[in-house]
Amino acid sequence: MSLRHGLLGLIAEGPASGYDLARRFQEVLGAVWPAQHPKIYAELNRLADEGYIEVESIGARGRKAYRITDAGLAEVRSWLIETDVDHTMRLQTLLRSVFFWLMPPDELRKHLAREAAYFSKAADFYREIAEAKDRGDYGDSPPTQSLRIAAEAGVRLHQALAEWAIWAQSAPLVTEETQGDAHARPGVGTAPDDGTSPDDGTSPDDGTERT
Amino acid sequence: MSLRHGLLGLIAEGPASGYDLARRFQEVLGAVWPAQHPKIYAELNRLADEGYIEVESIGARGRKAYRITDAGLAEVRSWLIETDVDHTMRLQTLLRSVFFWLMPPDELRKHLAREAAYFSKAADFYREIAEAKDRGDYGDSPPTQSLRIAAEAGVRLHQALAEWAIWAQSAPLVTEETQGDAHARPGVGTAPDDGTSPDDGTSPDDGTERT
DNA sequence: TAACGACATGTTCTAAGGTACATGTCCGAT
DNA sequence: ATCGGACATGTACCTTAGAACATGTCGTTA
Repeated sequence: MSLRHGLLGLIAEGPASGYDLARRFQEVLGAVWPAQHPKIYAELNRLADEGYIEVESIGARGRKAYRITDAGLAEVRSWLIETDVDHTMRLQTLLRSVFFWLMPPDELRKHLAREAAYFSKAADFYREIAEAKDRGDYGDSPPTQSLRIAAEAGVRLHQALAEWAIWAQSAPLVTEETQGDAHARPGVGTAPDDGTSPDDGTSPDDGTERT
Repeated sequence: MSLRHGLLGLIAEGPASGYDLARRFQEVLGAVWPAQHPKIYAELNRLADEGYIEVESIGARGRKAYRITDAGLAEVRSWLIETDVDHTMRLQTLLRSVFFWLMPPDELRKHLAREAAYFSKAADFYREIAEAKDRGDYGDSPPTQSLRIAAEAGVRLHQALAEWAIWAQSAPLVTEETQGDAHARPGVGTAPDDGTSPDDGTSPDDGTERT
């Protein structure tokens, strides 16, 4: 559960209300860690109960601005420094790619073209943010510098996926003209498992896994 | 919910039991879509109730092998072809990078070094799988060809992240010698939100989102 | 002044994910 | 012969995620 630490991290930048945080969470973490406002309000109350944040002020319309406490700051820091990184990549794009063989080649071609377009556009988007930050449009406070680094990851990841989607378009699975119909009624009566593990997530395990 | 479709996709390769699927899910989808056996057995029963799969045989030790039905095949295909891709990237690595400014430079340096090592190793791992498949070690059935494409994504993504982690090590946030202490007690009394959205996930929205 | 949209905070319900617990079988090695 | 480990399937419970519902305020503009 990283919503908790995501919130603490954002509040560490300065006092904020649940409403602020919901907006900002969506803005800066939406692509990487979705959270909707009911969860945020609930978590804020829990964090306040535990003393990691405290109400700084109550404004108009019942606005409650929270401030991080020393305990809260220690908590995010310990999460960042002490706990292991969970390297699981929850990417539906990749999940789907495992089943590309179930798609007719022409559908697959269209799919990959759409994916390539999406990822290129996203890469451009992050590139612009990165450039804006390099120009100093957002100042150069530590949080901005962090965001610059995060944006760079956004650029590189989306760029990689865009290039992958383009590369994949020349794979046999895509090139084949709706062949004899190898994929019309697959796997019936046939044993699966082609021997060893194919794609994998367990093996590059260096002990640094899961929070 | 893609567990359902992940299972259907795997069963489409040929009959399999819950135990087989749990193992295989971990092997081929573990890094991209974690699922543990209780969820798998539950989902299999649901899928059987709905007629997407059926028991093919009951073997030793109560082993139930499932086979995909035509309805099941139609269901995976419609998921693959009809439904929008959810492009959310749940990457804890990225989430953490937004809060790098909260880490002391030397810890951050160590962290990035570990991350770089992990991602390089993972990239190598996928590279080996890709090469094995190119050599034909697993034959060239359509499912194997899909896995080849998935492995390519694994290589490119992990490679990109490895390079990113190395790049990040030369960022000011990391280079700075534990400076005056700008990050000792951050964001107190200061307004957050530096203006516009920084890193973002909403904007490259082309309508192709969320399943 | 009335209406609308952005601000603001919640509850409730359902589904999905994850851990722990529980049970039993078959096979090979000691 | 018995013991351990891989095979095999589940239940129970708790936490997290997500969608829908519910309510009210403040400021601007028509």
